[in-house]
Amino acid sequence: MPVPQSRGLVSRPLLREDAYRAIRDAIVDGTLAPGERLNDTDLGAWLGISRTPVREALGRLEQSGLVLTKPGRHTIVSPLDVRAVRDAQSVTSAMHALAVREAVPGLSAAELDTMRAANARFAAALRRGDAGEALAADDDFHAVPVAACANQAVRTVLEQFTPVLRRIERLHFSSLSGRGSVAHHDRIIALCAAGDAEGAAEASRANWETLAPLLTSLADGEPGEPA
Amino acid sequence: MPVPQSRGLVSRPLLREDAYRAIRDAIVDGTLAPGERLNDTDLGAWLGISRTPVREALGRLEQSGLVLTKPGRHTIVSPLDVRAVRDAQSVTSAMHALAVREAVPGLSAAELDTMRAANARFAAALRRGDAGEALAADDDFHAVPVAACANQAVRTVLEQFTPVLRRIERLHFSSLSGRGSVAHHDRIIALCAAGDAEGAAEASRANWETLAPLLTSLADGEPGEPA
DNA sequence: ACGGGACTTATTGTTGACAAAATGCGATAT
DNA sequence: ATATCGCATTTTGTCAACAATAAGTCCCGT
Repeated sequence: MPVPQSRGLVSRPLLREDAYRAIRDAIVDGTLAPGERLNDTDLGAWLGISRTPVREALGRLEQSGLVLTKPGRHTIVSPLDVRAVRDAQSVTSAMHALAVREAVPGLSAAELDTMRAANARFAAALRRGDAGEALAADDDFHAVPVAACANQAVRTVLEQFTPVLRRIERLHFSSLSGRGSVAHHDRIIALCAAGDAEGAAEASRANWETLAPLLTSLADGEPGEPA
Repeated sequence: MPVPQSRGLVSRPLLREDAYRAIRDAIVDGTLAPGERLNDTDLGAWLGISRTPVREALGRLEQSGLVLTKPGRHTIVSPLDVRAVRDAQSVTSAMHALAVREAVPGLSAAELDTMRAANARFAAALRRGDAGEALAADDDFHAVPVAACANQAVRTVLEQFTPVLRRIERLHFSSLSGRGSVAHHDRIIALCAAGDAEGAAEASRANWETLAPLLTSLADGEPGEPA
């Protein structure tokens, strides 16, 4: 009898992990608005768990900069802060560049094909105007070098700061305007295939830097707290 | 009457913060050896606190890669792993490069002088063969751009992964062999003073990459667990 | 002697309760 | 009416107990 060995790959269901994902996603998609107060007890009640795993999740989110805690006073969703987003964007760009640089030497043909396929889906989604699918395809594209470089530290840092960028994208741009031109992705693929690690890394960094103009528009349009 | 406003700058003494620092330092200086088992209760007894703040500290240390937890089974100090150290080193180099690149445009004369002074102390310590003081001066040197760039994400990431490198340095090299030539520091200062952000960033990255040879020697000499 | 299985033990994950502190409100005195 | 003092409430930080699970051990049967 095939006993369901569901614990083979994923170790064990941890409430704190579920809490982290749930709260993070709620912040990213705006369910929990910037500046909104976060109450341990309320969050626990919402998720049907106790305060402890909630607090551990909030701790991780604070390291990401998505949550701000004044000890003994209150916990809030971080207000939209241009500086913080720009910081996260710098770090994220650097990590993607690093991932590409380290991945190129060992990049297989299959992985290159995965990138090409993702970019094709990306292009198709853009033509259709399907923002959600485009974002997903873009994610898949950039996930290839990150997975291929097998650098755990890079993965950790990206896991930490990517949600900060996602929140901005989703709150301020239902369509991804300047970000991620298909041609740019093609160039990254070509440089990877050619084995030019430095060139590919720089191209990837430049690709992620295209978020920058969005930030300036954010800075003009919404100066953090409309005091 | 001058009421002691000791809480003006530092918010409030958090046990989890003390626990984090204590356990982190114990791992870095070898008091807690690689592979050693970490028991919540024991650590709490050692620090005179309960398990809760200890567990929060261990959570942060796990994100750094200094601690490894198998959920429901045990928690150990991460064994010496060349790959993990190399990963942390890549990320750290990239972060220092980023810090320098972003700091250069706004770098004041006073800050440049601080770097020069730190490098002078560094050189003097090296001549005396004072490894501890040299390491401290090296830290002070590199801390200037990190503080100047005011990038919170960079700070967070460095705070996370620098201890991984420190542990290797302290466990395997009482003297800092190849790392940190005074001349290299001088070159970084010169490029910063000249306003060459890109050049300074690359020089800083190269400086931190000098850790690489130490890792290969580690790979040869001690293959993780001497089974 | 060897293998298998149940039991004990030890450790982690989670829960609910306790403690301390800061905020907000209201009463009071001026 | 306003400012100040005091109290109640709320929220976070910490603690101690409970639950669940995995490892180690001992006993028993073959």
